[in-house]
Amino acid sequence: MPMSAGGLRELKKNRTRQLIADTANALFRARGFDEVTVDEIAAAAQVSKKTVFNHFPTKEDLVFYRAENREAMSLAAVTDRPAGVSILDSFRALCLAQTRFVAGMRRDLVHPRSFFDLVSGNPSLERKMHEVNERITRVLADALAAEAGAEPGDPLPRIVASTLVGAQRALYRRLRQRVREGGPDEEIERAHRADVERVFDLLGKGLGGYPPG
Amino acid sequence: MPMSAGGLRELKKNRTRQLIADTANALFRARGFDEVTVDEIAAAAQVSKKTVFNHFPTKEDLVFYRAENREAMSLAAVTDRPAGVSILDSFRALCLAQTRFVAGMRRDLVHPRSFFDLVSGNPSLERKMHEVNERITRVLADALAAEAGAEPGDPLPRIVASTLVGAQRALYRRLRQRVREGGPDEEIERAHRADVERVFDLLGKGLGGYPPG
DNA sequence: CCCATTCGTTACACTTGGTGTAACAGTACA
DNA sequence: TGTACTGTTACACCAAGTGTAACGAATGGG
Repeated sequence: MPMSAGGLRELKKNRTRQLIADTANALFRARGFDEVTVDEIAAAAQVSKKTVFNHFPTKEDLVFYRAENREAMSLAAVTDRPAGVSILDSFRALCLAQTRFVAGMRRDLVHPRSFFDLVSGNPSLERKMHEVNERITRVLADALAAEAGAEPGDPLPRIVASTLVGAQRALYRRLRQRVREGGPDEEIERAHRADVERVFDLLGKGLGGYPPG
Repeated sequence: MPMSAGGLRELKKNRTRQLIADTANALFRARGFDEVTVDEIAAAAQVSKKTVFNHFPTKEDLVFYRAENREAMSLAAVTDRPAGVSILDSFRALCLAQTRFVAGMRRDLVHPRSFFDLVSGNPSLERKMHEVNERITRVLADALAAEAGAEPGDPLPRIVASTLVGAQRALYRRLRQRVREGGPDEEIERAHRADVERVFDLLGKGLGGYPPG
């Protein structure tokens, strides 16, 4: 018999999972990823090392356990867009909406190590990040191929998806940089809007004229 | 005193390096990446495990030690192109020229495991592959930014670079697929040319109209 | 030709990420 | 209450990768 989703067992399991992830991230932020061993995490969470690996296949997964909704949002921008809105426009809107992460970015800045401090400069975490992006690209490419009715093996959907995800990433990074540099929210939002327009203007008109001049 | 580049010491070192790489790749192709331990490689090459790691920082590097010229070629397509040729056109030419790898692809097919069989399906090797691509993208983005005179932090060069590298990869993969499916060289070349034109036509005209219809 | 230096290599001990297994303990359910 | 389930545990184990001191061949100067 399948267990009820709200059962006590499930509850405890989720608590354990959350406890492990929180403990691990607190340690990572305090001292850095490589300077914390899984044995330590297990000890601090009062759990066996094996239990840690039961919940998270690799040590890197402990850092990325939150970022699972990015995929859903990007996919929704393709599949759930209103009639008459092109994919490019839908993605532009998605990128514009990134300003809603500004508050979180600011909060992250006060930590001794922000999420991105943790990731950037650490090879295994950067690789994991690429993995996540690659996965999103693939999901998106599949959705595009389905909508376009592309024949199997057609490289176009993949290329479009890779471009859109690349643009999204670059714009997000740029936004984070602006937040780091400081300034009022309105200023940052205005600059970000300009960035998005520039990028999607280029993508809309084609790359043939780049660089200009 | 710096040792002369053609010294006996240097020669022996290079021989050792080559021996290790060849031994490792022969074992990998025969039995698969995960099924061969570094200890085995060292034993087969009659060398200590430490020496293997002295030459190749990670086990994955043993597989990728050849692919270092891809970066140079992509970069040259941007920096060494004739006057009056756009970057997009230069990259189209680069992609068209990929047909020169067809012979190598055919040769690879007869092995029990081709290079790509080895990489695809193995998480750590796929990650390493992404790492290589990421590096190429970054180098390209820097060159583009320099040529465009972009201000630091401008996301455009990065996005263009990511798109170009993405297109190159997708077209290469498509070409490999065609080779796997068989057929005469002329047929494959013709189909590849059509692929390249379709992709660069889209990139030139802009993504706004994708998918068509 | 000999001597001192350099440096690639080695043996060895060690750390750490990750797995396999069998047993234990609390939950679900009849 | 009894039984099947399942998350957790202890423990033994494997493989990747590092640090170190020492060995020995290549090198270059006197």
